[in-house]
Amino acid sequence: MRRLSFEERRSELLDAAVRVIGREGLAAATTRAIVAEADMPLGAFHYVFASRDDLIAAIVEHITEQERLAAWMDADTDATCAEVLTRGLDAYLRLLESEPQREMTLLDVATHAMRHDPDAVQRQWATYRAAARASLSYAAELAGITWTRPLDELAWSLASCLDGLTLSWLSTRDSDAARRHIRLLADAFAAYATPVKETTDAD
Amino acid sequence: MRRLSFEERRSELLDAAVRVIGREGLAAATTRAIVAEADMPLGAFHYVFASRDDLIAAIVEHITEQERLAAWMDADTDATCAEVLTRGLDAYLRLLESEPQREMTLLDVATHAMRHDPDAVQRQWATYRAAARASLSYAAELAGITWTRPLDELAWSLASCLDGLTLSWLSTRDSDAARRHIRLLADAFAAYATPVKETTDAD
DNA sequence: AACCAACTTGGTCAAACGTCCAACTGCGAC
DNA sequence: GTCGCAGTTGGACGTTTGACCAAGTTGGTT
Repeated sequence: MRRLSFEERRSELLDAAVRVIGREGLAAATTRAIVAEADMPLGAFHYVFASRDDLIAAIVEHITEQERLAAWMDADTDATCAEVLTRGLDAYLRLLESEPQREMTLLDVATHAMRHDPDAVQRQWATYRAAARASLSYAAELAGITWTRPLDELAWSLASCLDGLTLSWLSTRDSDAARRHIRLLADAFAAYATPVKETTDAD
Repeated sequence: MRRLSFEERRSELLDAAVRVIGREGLAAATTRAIVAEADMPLGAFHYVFASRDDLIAAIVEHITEQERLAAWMDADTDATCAEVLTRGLDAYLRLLESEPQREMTLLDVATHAMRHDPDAVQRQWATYRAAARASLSYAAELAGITWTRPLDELAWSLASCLDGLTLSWLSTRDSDAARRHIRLLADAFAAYATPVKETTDAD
C-alpha cells in the first residue's frame, strides 16, 4: 500500500491516462485501464476525480500547461531568416517523428473537447499560438530582422501551419514531403521579414 | 416493415452513422444510436455489418469516395493568381463555416483510423491531396500561369495547409483571423507562379 | 399453390463500463 | 496512548455495450 498525497495521486493518474490515450486512444482510456496503467486499485480513481469526464477535462488543462514549442531554434550567427525558420520547423518535425503518440493524444483530446468543452480548446490553442509568437520573436532576433506584418497575425498563421504539418505527417508519415513543405513554409514567412537597422544607428 | 436491399440498408446505415458522429462524436455512435437514427431495429445492424469496427472502416472509405474540394474556384477573367487562390480558399472556409460537423466527423474518423487502419488514412489523404492538385491546376488555368515547382509538391503543401486551416478554425472559430491567414497562404503559393506564354507564340 | 431464399425482428447473452460505498489502515495531533 | 482524519481498498450495483439467434415475414420462381 503506497500512501500518496491527493496531488501526487492525481498527478500520477493524469500521467497514466496520457500514456494510455497515446498508446490506444481516448476510447480505450477507461477508468480500469487508467488505474491499471498507474498500478492502483479501481477505487483510487474516484477518490481523486469526481468522474471520467472530470479526468478528461483535467487532461486538457494538464497538456495546455506544458510547453510544446520550447527551444526550437538553435542560435547560429549569420543565418538568414528562412534558414532559422527551416531549422526551427525541422526541430519540431523531429520531435513529432520521435513521439507521434504525443500529438495523437493531443488530437484525441482536442476533438473530444471541441464538442464537450469548446472554451478549453480555445484556451489550449491560445497558449499554442503564444508559443508560436515567441518563436517568431526569437527567430527575428537570431536573424536580425523585424516582421513587416503584425506579429499576432503571423503567429496565428504559423500555429495553423503547424497544425497542418502535424496532421498531414501523422496521416502520410512522409517525412521527405514534410521537409519539402517546411522549406516552402519558411520561405513564405521569410517574405514578411526585413533587415533591422544596426543599433549603432540613430533612432 | 420496410423491405430494403442489402446495399440500400447498408447505405442508409452509413449515412445515419455519419449524422450521429457529426452531431455527438464517434464515441457516442453506438450500434443502438445508429439504428435509432436510421429508424431500424437493432437486429438490422449485424445483418449488414459484421461488427461496429466493420462499420467504422466502411465510413472511412465512404467519406473518401466523396469529393470534398469540388468546385472551389469561380471562373473570373483578369484575376491574378493570388486572387484566384484567395477566392478558392474563401469558398472552402465558407463550406467549413456552414457545416463544421462534417469536418469534425472527418477528424474523428481519421484519428480513430490512425491507430486501427493507418493504410485507410493514407488512402484518404491521397485523394485529398489529389483534389488539391486538381484545384491548383485549375487555378493556374484561370490565372494564366504555370507553377515553378513540381505540382505534386505544391499539392502536398496545399493539402497540409488546408488541414491546418480546418483544425485551427475549428479550435478558435475566429473567421477573421482565418481570412487573414488565407491571404497569407494565397500570397505564399502565388510566389511559385509565373505567367505562361500566349499560345500564339512559337513552340 | 407451394416453395425457397432473402429479409426482418424482438429478445437474450455475457462482458465491460462508470460509479459508489462500507470497512480498513496508517499517520499526526493532542 | 488514543483519537480522528486522510488515505486506501476490494467488492458490488445498475446500465450500456456489441454481438447473436431463432422465429417470423415477404416477394419472386417454379
